[in-house]
Amino acid sequence: MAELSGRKQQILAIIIERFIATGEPVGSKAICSEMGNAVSSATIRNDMADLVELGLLEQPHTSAGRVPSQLGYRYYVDNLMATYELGIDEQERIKIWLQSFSGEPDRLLEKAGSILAELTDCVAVSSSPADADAKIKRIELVPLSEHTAMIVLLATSGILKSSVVRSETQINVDIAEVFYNICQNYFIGKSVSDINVMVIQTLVASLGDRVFIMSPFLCAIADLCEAVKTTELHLKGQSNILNHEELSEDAFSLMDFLHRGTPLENMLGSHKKQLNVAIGTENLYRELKNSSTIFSKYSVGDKDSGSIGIIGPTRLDYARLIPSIKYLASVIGNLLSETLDEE
Amino acid sequence: MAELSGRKQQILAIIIERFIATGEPVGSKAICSEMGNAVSSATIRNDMADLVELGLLEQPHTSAGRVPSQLGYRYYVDNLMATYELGIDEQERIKIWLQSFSGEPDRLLEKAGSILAELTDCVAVSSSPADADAKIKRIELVPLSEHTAMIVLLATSGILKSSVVRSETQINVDIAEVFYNICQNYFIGKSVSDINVMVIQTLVASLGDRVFIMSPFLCAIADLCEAVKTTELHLKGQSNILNHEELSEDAFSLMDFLHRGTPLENMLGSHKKQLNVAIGTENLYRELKNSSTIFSKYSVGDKDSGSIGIIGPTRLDYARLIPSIKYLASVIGNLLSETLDEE
DNA sequence: AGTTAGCACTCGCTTGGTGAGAGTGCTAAC
DNA sequence: GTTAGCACTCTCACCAAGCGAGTGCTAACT
Repeated sequence: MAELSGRKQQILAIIIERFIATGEPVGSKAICSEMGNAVSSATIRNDMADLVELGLLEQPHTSAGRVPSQLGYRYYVDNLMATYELGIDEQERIKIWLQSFSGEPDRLLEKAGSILAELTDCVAVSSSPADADAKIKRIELVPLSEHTAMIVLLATSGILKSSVVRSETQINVDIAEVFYNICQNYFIGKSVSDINVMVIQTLVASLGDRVFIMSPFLCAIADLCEAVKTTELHLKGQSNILNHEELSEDAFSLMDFLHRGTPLENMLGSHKKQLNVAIGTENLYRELKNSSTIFSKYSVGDKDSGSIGIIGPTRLDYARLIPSIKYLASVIGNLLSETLDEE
Repeated sequence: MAELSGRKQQILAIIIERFIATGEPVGSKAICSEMGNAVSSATIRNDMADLVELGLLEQPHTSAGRVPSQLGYRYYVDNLMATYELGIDEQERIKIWLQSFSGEPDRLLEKAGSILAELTDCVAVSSSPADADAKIKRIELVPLSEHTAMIVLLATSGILKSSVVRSETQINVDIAEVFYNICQNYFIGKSVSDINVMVIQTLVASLGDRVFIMSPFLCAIADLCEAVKTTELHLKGQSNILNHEELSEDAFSLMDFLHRGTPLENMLGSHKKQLNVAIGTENLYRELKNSSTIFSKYSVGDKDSGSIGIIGPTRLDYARLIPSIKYLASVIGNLLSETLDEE
């Protein structure tokens, strides 16, 4: 496929870039003038016919200009696209924007999604680190009132989960001590996958009456472990779907797809590469057959954990968006690693 | 307006209920048969003409059936609607659904929004309690690693906010003690409105070098106070907008409106009554001129604090939805009051 | 006075036909 | 391999005719 003549490559690039910019089919005359009339429109028409033959272009109907096909976009992304680098000031702006947000990991991802949605005019998806091998790094009991407390769990995946628990008995120092002892002996350092409601129940039984009052707290820990290993998806900018003409037709099915959650999760899970660009039917799900997706993984402590990216029309400004998403993912990885980088 | 004859009321109710169910204009013949042919269609046509005269009905065009006008819906909601009560089992289902969700207040509201969106096929909006008069009830420092800690702040509005803070110095018992002393002396019991970055800065200055290392923690407290008094809006089921024919026309402006946030916030703030039903142009914002909104406030500790409700087309099943929303609000109020009900 | 049957009428929706415009494909010449 | 010229194709916007549903009105009835 790479044996395209230089002029054909040039024509293809012009068509794709113009089409990305305007959304209108591109005619031979327009290309001709864009090339400074180096060749005539008829010549370009001949080349265009060849490109259609090769499957890189399509014509909506006989007498319309040409439009990039899925394959055309793929060729562009792989061979033609100028790899544009993010400006330093834009980098700084994103970084500061995210850093200023001192919050929990999930909130950070949510925020990053908002920024991305804003930046790209697409639906942004961010997934929290879901690592079934994550170990419990720390558990804390935070008293809130006589009968309620918050339990905070930090996992080696960098994720932090908390839950408010109500106890029938008053929560005092003794109870806290018993709680910490149990945590130290049975939870800290264990894999979150090993902790579930069953384990908790046998544990409670073995500890006997004395710690029966611990039961709600321990159940909460099981819930938190469950939450740690569950990918949480953050969707932002769903309304951007309506900004794109070409998606409005299946806006409904697309919205529905996004809200179903599981398929989206599967899709993210299926990505092998650091950066994943899927155009049209290259996507795992047919609901996305008219969409493109760009996702990048981020790493927490040297380990790939979650992803962030966008879903938009196939008519995307790949050259601009790919570097932005890459960069955003790297910043997220750095920030999420902060609670883990010592000890 | 209440001096409508019984038959006219009946006709109005039939038209509205049929229209809510089918979305089609209702003709005189259909009404006639619905009334068991008690009177002829011509009679009904006469009555319908009067109802149009009164502004309670509209005809899309001369030869179509009738459709309820905004005023018609209002009359229906105020006078005609059978006040339907929620079934016990449905009540239980909602309650258990929400209770099972042991989390933080904001998560609870998010969850409640999801349930409501599901239940009503509309966009659900829930606002967290925003109470500028809220006092700081409790502040806790939760160590996470050598250099990071989480700060948890509980306010009398029932809201719980937390933030992860990174410190240059190692976080040890001494620092924690200094932190708690400062909190006890300067923060606990104070109104969140009184704490801002300015106050923190003068406080840090007055404390001198010794506690300079406290600065990031205290700044975090200011941020948390800010967060406590800021209404947080949770939107759920945005895609449901596309489920309703009559909204798809201004789906775009509606989506945009929802995502702008501030106007929505203003709108919720403007509600005086416990339950607020606004139909079409009764809404504060013209973006909602073709929509209806149903919102109910919930109370945390005897104090109205936030709201939950829906935004949908004017063609809503008011009789079914109003009791559901009322009930949901009451459950939320009860659950959120749990961390406050003692001491 | 309120109710009814009958009928002409109005209006929106669909279908089919027409004309303009844009861009192509092809052919023949360079 | 490139170019000019021209007939051709297809979409889109516009208009007219036919239909069907439901009305408004009139005149008669209780």
